[in-house]
Amino acid sequence: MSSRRSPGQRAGLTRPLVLATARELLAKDGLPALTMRSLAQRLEVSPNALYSHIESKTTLIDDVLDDVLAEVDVPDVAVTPPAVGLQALMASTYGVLLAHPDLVPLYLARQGARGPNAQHLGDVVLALLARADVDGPHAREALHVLIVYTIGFAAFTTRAAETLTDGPGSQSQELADNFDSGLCWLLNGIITPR
Amino acid sequence: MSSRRSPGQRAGLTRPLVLATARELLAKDGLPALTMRSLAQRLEVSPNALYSHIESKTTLIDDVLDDVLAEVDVPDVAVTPPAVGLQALMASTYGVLLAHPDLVPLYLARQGARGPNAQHLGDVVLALLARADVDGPHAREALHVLIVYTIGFAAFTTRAAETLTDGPGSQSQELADNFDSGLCWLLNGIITPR
DNA sequence: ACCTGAACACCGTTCAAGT
DNA sequence: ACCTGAACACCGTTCAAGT
Repeated sequence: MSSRRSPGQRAGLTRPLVLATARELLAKDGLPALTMRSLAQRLEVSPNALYSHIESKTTLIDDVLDDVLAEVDVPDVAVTPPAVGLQALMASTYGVLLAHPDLVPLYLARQGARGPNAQHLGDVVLALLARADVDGPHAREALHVLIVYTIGFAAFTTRAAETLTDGPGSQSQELADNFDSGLCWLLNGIITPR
Repeated sequence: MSSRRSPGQRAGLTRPLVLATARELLAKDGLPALTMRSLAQRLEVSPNALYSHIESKTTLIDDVLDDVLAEVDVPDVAVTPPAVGLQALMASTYGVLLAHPDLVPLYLARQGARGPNAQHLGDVVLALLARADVDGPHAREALHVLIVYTIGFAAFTTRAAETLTDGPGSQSQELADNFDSGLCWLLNGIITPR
């Protein structure tokens, strides 16, 4: 309510801090609880102070989504066989999504992320596809199918985890196996259509 | 602004009319443009009048999403071979989704609809799966995979339609074919895992 | 039962200050 | 450059009327 600072004083706010706090709030209370005002309150700052560090609420969320993708393990394009690399990359992405269940609906709505990390992951997928002689529009199509499949499956899994509320173990492992098999079918269809 | 009616007079509002107008607004200007207030204005009514016909904005959207599913062609469970019926049902659903591109992101976010039409479609899928000796948790899992796949693919297709902006013909047909092949792979994996 | 008027408790964002 | 105060133009929803 009543601020301890007068107009001139700094609050020590920083862009990474804002993003991290937004992530924290998202993980703790979900999307509806993340408002500019709640975020500002958590940082003990007035709402409009955030606009010195981010452009808008939309770009804030976009940036959070892209940030998380930095956790994905990227295979070495040069030495990894395409099919193996694609399987590993998508499986790692799937794992990262499962580690952030609260964000999955957001990825779904935006059909992926848009920032530099997402861009890089997309480039790696395209490079692996190219090494399997898949390129052009066909490759971009395959990329989008893989993205939708992975996010869609993660949405399914996290939702199942909510409803079943079982101890993390057998059932989650089973679902991950299902992800792998479905992914394998898709990759077969993508890589060997000729 | 200034209403033509005094408190006691009726506006001829009706639940189906409210839902239809919401759909209209959604199709014309998208989700952000659909507010209780814009909807009320279009119906020439004050915002709170809507609450005599709907419970909340959330249930309004849920109902709109379920309504659209009435357009899906449902195969006769008794006489249609399971694999054929599932392929036909999901393909019809896919077609309906493509006919309402503005709603696809909403289905994505909610991972399907929740009302009576969605319930019925789900029951039909489960009945077809049962006739293929798939039941129990495995069947519910398969149902969710099919839902996510179909909505996910529709999201991909509508988005591709936006970016490419090609005349509706060759390319759209190609995408529909891709949907069918992917669906076929999935059904193979679901129906013959033993 | 169905509608209006007025209000409540919020939003995201902008603009003019202050240091 | 970074922050505050105040305000703007919105939201969804509720509550007390009126007929």
